Amino acid sequence: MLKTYQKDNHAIVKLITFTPTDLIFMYEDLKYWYLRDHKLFRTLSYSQIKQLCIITGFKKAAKGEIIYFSSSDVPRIFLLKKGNIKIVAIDDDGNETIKDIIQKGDLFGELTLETDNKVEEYAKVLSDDVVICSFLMSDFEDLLLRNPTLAISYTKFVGLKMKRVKNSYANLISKDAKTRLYQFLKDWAEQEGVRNGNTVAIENYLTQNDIAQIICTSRQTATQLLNEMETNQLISYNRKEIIIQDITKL
Amino acid sequence: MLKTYQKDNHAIVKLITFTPTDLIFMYEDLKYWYLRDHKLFRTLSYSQIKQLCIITGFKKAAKGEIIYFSSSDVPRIFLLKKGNIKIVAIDDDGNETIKDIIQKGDLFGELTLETDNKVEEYAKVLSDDVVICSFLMSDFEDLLLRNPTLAISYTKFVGLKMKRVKNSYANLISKDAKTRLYQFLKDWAEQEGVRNGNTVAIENYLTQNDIAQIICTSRQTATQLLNEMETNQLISYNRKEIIIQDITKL
DNA sequence: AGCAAAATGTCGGCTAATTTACACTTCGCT
DNA sequence: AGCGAAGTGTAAATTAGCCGACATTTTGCT
Repeated sequence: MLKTYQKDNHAIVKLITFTPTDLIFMYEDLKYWYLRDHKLFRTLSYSQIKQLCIITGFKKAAKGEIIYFSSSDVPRIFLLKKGNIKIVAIDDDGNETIKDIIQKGDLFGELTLETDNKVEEYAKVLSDDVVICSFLMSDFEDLLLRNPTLAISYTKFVGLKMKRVKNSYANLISKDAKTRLYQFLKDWAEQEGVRNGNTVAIENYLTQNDIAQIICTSRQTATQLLNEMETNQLISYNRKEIIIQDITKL
Repeated sequence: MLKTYQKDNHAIVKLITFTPTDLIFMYEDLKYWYLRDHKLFRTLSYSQIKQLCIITGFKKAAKGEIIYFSSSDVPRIFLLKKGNIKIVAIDDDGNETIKDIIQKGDLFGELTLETDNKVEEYAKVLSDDVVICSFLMSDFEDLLLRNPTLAISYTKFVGLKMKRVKNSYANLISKDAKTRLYQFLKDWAEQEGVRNGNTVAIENYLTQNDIAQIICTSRQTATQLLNEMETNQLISYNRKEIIIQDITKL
């Protein structure tokens, strides 16, 4: 059911992006399924989701596009339904730092339900095309008030997110660049890789510079390490795909 | 009102610790005020807190004591009412790493409401004496279900915690050891310092090794930097107290 | 097809900070 | 009061990995 919808939608995206015509595709049912599919909203009944749908909007974007979200108007919570984006913050000195990589099914934006607009962040689309749902934070908060079970799920979700953040940072700090790269590849493979025995293939939508930023090292070091891994037959790397020969060897 | 309770309690702690006699002090009213004082529980009515009190227990401990909490039995959430503790994790290689410094009023333990007992963590008491409240995670979850407002507050609380974690880690990664130390001292001063004009006095319950671990550097480097600051008249340091001469100069 | 821009590859010099090693000081305890 | 342990001070050797400075390759675009 969902699959059909996504396929239809996908086909259309190629033709039309970001015109008022977009609105045509925002019929209730489609929105219903987009939310229904997310594990956070599985506890809600059809009517409850319908209710949430009223406050839902969604957006499509193509590779390389930049989406400002922390800025300006009313605070929102976003749900990435398809594709990959990176959250980038502008440093005081003007240089980019990757704050987060958001994958299909992830929520992002002001997850804390707390408005604070001092951070200058934006999202950049990494994959070929993305679909993003959004709803007003205040409306979402209302929904949580009326659905305590959802509130608990959401709390657990935020908690889980925190645990991940802590873990990855702990890695960054105590391990050296090589270990960090290995760990990153393992995580990435686990989350998105297609496994075949002990061989894992990952669709590579990141540049070496992106990878370097994620594991907090210089581009040059990342390049060196990746090449070293390739000569050691641990991975085979190109711009489209990374194949980990034996995930257990990492 | 609260103050009186705390004073009474404090006086007794010195005499008796960790005997069954402890139970004598766990009368409802005391527990009520301990919880009432926490901002998270301010939204609850007296009767609601009374209800939570049934599931509350509390514990006292003295400096240097080690409290295991992630281990063994039923998952709990803890609230530090008085004093300071550090959360320490044992690395694979057997060496300690400080995960967190918990201060008066902070919650700790499995904040994610999710049980995962694989992590080997314990708490070590830093200040002269501490008072810790705890309740069963499952009971707390029930309470959240019945009080959506509390659930939202709690989510915001966890979110705020995450934001702090992210910020401090961002510092650790992008700045050098000196900047990290300065930032740490600023934060510490803000949270616990006693300000007098631009001079701030902090009660120093940390060893230089602790500080080193927090700002993720070696003990030697931390020592050097602290001494350098002292010769530069930025701070005056001893084992009991740190005085920042001019907080605006850091 | 052809050009500019982005991404990747490679090389030393440089520096902050870890490591190792040891002396000294303070604390807690009997 | 006196001993061992914990905490602090200092200095030299070593190193991971950042940075600048290129060359080369690949991509996207018209």
